[in-house]
Amino acid sequence: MRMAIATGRTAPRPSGARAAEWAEHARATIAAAGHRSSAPRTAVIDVLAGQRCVLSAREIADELRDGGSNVGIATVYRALELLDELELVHRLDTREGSTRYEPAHPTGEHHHHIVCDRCGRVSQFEDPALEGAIHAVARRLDYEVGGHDVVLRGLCPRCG
Amino acid sequence: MRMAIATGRTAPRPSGARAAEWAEHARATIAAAGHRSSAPRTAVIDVLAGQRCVLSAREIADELRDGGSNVGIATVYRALELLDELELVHRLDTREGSTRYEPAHPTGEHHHHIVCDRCGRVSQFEDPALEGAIHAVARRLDYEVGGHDVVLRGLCPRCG
DNA sequence: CTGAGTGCAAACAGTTTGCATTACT
DNA sequence: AGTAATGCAAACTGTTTGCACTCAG
Repeated sequence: MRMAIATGRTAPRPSGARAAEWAEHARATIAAAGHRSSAPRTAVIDVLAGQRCVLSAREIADELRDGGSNVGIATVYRALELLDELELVHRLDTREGSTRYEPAHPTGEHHHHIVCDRCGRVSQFEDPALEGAIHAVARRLDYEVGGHDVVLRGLCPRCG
Repeated sequence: MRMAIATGRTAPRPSGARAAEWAEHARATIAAAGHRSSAPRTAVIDVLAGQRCVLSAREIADELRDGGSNVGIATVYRALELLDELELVHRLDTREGSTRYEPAHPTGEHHHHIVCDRCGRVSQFEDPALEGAIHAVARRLDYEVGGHDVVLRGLCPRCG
């Protein structure tokens, strides 16, 4: 591991409304799938809802511990696994060693990431034309495409 | 870890000419950067050159061992690190736990990957329109964009 | 009351690192 | 000859798993 990476901790929090909406949706989906709504599970959802950008399992666990909850890291992983199965989160495999997660909005609306090669800072962007191009490609492949990840790499304004 | 994943072992080998060309380029670049041209290093390059698609460090080490060379896994990692620094390989962070590598052609010509969610099979595709869209996005971001990865996920023809 | 879910600690897999030895240049 | 590079093994990191205990339904 080389250096600390920005986590969204520095990014502005999402609007309370959107956060609550996703959290609610997540809880409902989990219940609908026949799973229990435990305190740790709920806590993980709330942390994810409260952050704008990608978080690692460790960061989630740390934040919970700071908040007084005593949630084991294994439980965080299990919660994230469930959220992923139900397509409630997006996973981002970073080059920094750990997988990062962020809320997946039911509308399908999403963004992509750009990572600074020097300081590891992660920013996000949206681009309809890019989405269009991806869907066009997806149509001509013989796979049944279910999702896509785009990661740009380069130097952030501060490091460039 | 869940299941074996296809590696390019099943894909046709690249044309000998292209493979040799990249291997030669890689060796030359390494020498030009002031590094020595050791047997293990050369062997790793040759294995990469001989495979069409992404390989993990372990797969490279195994192939070397099969071929009689006794190259330590650490050396493979160090060789890959060097190749990555010199932009001679592309790294692909997969969801299956290990990082995979493939030759990066000096022309800048490259492809992207689509991974089967069920069986892990990796295929590749190229798409000029997608490249165009990515470059357009890159231009409007305040990062100095140096590279990009696109990974599609879905079900392959056999699993779909 | 009963099993899904938890927490802990141990197990794992991939990757990195320290160090004595080897072998390019 | 001098030092970059290797090989081995031990250390590390992120993630998963076994198991006894807890608590939501």
